[in-house]
Amino acid sequence: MATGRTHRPATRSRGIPEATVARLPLYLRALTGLSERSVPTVSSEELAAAAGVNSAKLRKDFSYLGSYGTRGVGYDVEYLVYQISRELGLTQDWPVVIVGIGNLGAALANYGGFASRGFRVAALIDADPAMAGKPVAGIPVQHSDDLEKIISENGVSIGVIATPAGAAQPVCDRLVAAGVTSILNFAPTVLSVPEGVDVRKVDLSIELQILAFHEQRKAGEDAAAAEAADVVAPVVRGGAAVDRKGPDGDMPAVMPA
Amino acid sequence: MATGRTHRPATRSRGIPEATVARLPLYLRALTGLSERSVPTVSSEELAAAAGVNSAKLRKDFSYLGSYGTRGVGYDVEYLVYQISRELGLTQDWPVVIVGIGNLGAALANYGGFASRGFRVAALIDADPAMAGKPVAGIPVQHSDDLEKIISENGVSIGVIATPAGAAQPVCDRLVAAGVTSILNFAPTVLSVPEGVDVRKVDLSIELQILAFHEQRKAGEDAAAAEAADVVAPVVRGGAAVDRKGPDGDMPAVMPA
DNA sequence: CGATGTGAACGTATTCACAGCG
DNA sequence: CGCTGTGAATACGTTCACATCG
Repeated sequence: MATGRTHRPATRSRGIPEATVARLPLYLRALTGLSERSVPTVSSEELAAAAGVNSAKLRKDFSYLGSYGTRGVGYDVEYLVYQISRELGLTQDWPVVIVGIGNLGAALANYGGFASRGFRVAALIDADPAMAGKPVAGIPVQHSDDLEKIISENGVSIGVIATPAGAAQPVCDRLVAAGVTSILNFAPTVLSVPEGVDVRKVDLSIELQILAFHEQRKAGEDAAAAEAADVVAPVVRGGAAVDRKGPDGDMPAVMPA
Repeated sequence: MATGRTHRPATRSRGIPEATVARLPLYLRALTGLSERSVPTVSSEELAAAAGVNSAKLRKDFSYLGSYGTRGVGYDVEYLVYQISRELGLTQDWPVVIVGIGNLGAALANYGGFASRGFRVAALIDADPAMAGKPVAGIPVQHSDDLEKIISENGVSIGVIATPAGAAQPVCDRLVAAGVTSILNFAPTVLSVPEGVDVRKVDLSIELQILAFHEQRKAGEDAAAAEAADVVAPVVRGGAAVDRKGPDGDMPAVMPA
């Protein structure tokens, strides 16, 4: 960023922090729930609880968008829904293509929340000729030969990749070449894309592994039965605690995977 | 991150930063690829490229695990695979249950990467009696009446929720009561769980909304055709820039969602 | 009065740059 | 000499606490 010492908070800078952006959909969902129940206003405290964050964070997040609350009262639900929707770009409809209509792709196509909020499944694409023409979630699957044509004719800028890992990068390259600039990747691969293209990944096994890490740690700490004490915890797992390299756990010749 | 209302201090676990833990699976995947190709050693530079991070970050991450490299040479692939696997708790097999065998649940059950690395689908559970007994991915679906029994008999501590949003919290409560302490939630809801239970969420529509935000921004900046200059960018979208509340964009009576 | 909005303090994560070692 | 490992510097994110204003 500009190393600017913007003296005045006058014109609020562009640049909503990424962490805030990632929470806006959460707030929006909570607000939509309130809206459906015809709740007119919420306090930061209530809304924060509904979204699973703390209220200071929520207020700070909203402060980046502007002053949309009323002191002593709270936030107008409908107004906030609109402002956040607008900020997220959901006042327009984004056509999306899903590439790779296997189990997962089909599940995504059938996912309801898709069509509801600002997104529309413009096309389903698969490399298997046998799939072509078959309807999934009411939408006929098209063959990947026509990928470029489909992208450009529908003005698609967001693509979802649900192919096997091996196909993901080639598919990604074709999507990008055809004009897609945002990609949601469900394939377990690192995609490389040119500057200016956004990639987000959703990876089941990574999430599980992170859970396993904490799970393992819990099991280790259960032995100590320590609560509230965070200073001790000698970490008994295996042999020595995190030490220098060396023969603590001898390395088996055969890996589990 | 634990999404529950229990604000976990995180300072509790002396040791590896959360951000580092989240990247270990990435490194592990890259290393496994190298291992399969019988590559004996990698430099931080090469491995970082394969994992899609920069090398300084990777070295820092590894430094939390210990000194597993050789200066002037790099890292021994097999050795690192083992160390990371061990750190993530993948040297043991974690039995996992999937609750909610709809489109998504079935896709998850069929997901290969599941069984391969440290995880085993111990059971599939669904509330629909018609599903009971039907095999999905070779595993017979069991009725949710038996949830508690299934959890305890299989020693399950990790649960995957792939139910509709409305069912997620009740299912979560039952899982937790039965002994599950880590939950991967695919339902679009905030789950609240007691202290000590980890929840991670995977949410398609949130990811799409984040992409839409950036996509919208790109479209706005294309007009200015600005490159490298982040100082100017007056932001033309809508009417006035983020200002005080007021009638800038008038709020429509009907929301798109 | 009560809840927002926000500077300031604190904590975490990333990057830099180079000492240290094989 | 090259690459790892790491303190120091920087950037980013969260929390605190209270002035501010409807």
